[in-house]
Amino acid sequence: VTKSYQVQEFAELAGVTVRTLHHYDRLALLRPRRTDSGYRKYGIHDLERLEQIVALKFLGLPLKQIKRLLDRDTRELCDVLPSQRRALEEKRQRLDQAIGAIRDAERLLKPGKQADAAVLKKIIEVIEMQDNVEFLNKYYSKEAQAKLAERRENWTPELQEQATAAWTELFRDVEAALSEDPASEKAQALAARWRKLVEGFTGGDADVSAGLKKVWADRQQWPATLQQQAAPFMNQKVWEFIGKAMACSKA
Amino acid sequence: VTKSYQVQEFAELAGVTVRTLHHYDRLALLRPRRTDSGYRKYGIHDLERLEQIVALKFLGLPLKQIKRLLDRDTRELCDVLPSQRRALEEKRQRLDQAIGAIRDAERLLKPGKQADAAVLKKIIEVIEMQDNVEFLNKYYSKEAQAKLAERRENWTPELQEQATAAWTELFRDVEAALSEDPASEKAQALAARWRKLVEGFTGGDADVSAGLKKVWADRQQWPATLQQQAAPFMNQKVWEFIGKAMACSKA
DNA sequence: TGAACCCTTACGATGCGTGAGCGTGG
DNA sequence: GCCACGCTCACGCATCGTAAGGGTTC
Repeated sequence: VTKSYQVQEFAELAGVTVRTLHHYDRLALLRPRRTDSGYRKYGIHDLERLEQIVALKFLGLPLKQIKRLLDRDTRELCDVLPSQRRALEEKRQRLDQAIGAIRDAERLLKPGKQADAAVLKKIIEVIEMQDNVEFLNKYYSKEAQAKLAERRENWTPELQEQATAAWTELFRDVEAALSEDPASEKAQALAARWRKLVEGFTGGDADVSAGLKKVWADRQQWPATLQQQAAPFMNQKVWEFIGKAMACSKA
Repeated sequence: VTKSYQVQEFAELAGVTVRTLHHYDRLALLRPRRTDSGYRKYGIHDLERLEQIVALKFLGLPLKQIKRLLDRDTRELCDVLPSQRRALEEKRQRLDQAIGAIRDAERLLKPGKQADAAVLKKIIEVIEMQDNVEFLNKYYSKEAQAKLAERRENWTPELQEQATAAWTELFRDVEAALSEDPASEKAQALAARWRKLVEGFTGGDADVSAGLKKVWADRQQWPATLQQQAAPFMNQKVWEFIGKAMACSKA
């Protein structure tokens, strides 16, 4: 005596809405039998199939594909799983980024209570920063990426500000000394300061250092926003001068 | 001289499609000025606003809400952020579950190459298992949850099968001994086996043990699928008998 | 005769993609 | 007159939620 259920009953049993069952019926995804008067009659086979549908939906597959899988080839499922997993993992990454951006924004907002506009700017900054990080990661080895990520963990806005200030100052000083001899004591002092700042970023790590060189070599290919941010440090002459000074101190 | 852009130009500049700009225009989300002939003319202010829109969209906010935020109260943003973050975190959890389910299914499939139907059953099992884990977690303290999670890390289908088999056997033996004296040697031996199996689950941990008691006490409230799975172990008499035997051995 | 279900039809919401058909001149 | 762009409809997609209007009877 295979019991049969009416829609509502069946819906509760399976944990879906009646509307959903109507929908699946129309899509020919789950077609129950009918009574003479047209009422839907669901049986245990229907329950099994519905469970499969729900499971596949949980994995993020669209109903169309679920229909194909269940109607034709269940074997195809094995092929679908890996790509679906990758898709979900990508989604997860984007979600993580968004969550991270909100976290940072919240953190930056608690102390100051600076109203409206600043918040948005902060959020935009954070997102751009994430984009940049992701872009620049291409240049680093796995090890270097890991080290940089760890470093960012305890990286505060204050530290960032300090670093930017130090570089800005150094750049100004170098620009003022462009006419000096790269071998001079003054130039060597500047080169020393430069080395120190670079080391502050690399942490003396060879992997990071190698990546950084690649990053810089390919600076023409950076995205617009990054180039814009880096614009103050793009003075070609400064880089040449420091290059020469570094060469001298090595010799 | 505030330069102005045509749609396509502006779209490329901002990294969105022309269609998107049309869309935002119609929603009154971003309305550029127009030339006499009706062409859209975007300026830098529009670029700023568009960046804000894109940023908020990245956070998962719907366009309607973005419009409200940008048109009326940017301050409201501070209120929105926390709830949005929570929403995203929930989404992430569901994603993680789906990813986990696929992983498990893939793992269980590689060796056997059992075709079609079995895969689906496996996936359903895995998902139900996850649901159960999530449900049961309510009963455990944070510490116990952590310990159980760690335990599950290296929990294989084989181990699971062994455990189920051991419990099934023990249950059968107890049922066969229901007429014995709970204080008898035979009963005490059964109680000892029982304690050992329980310990195999709790790992001798007090937190886990406490949670397990709560789980069992509330067994009437378990979801249907879990009750179904646990049905073979629901024989009231067995539990009473073991309870008495345990009491004897304590005394 | 009424409560409680069931049925079908159809618009709504989300964020654009993708033409179709037609005007502008950047 | 031709090419590159621009403009405005308007349908499509995915998955149901939510009535509206009207039969059936576990």
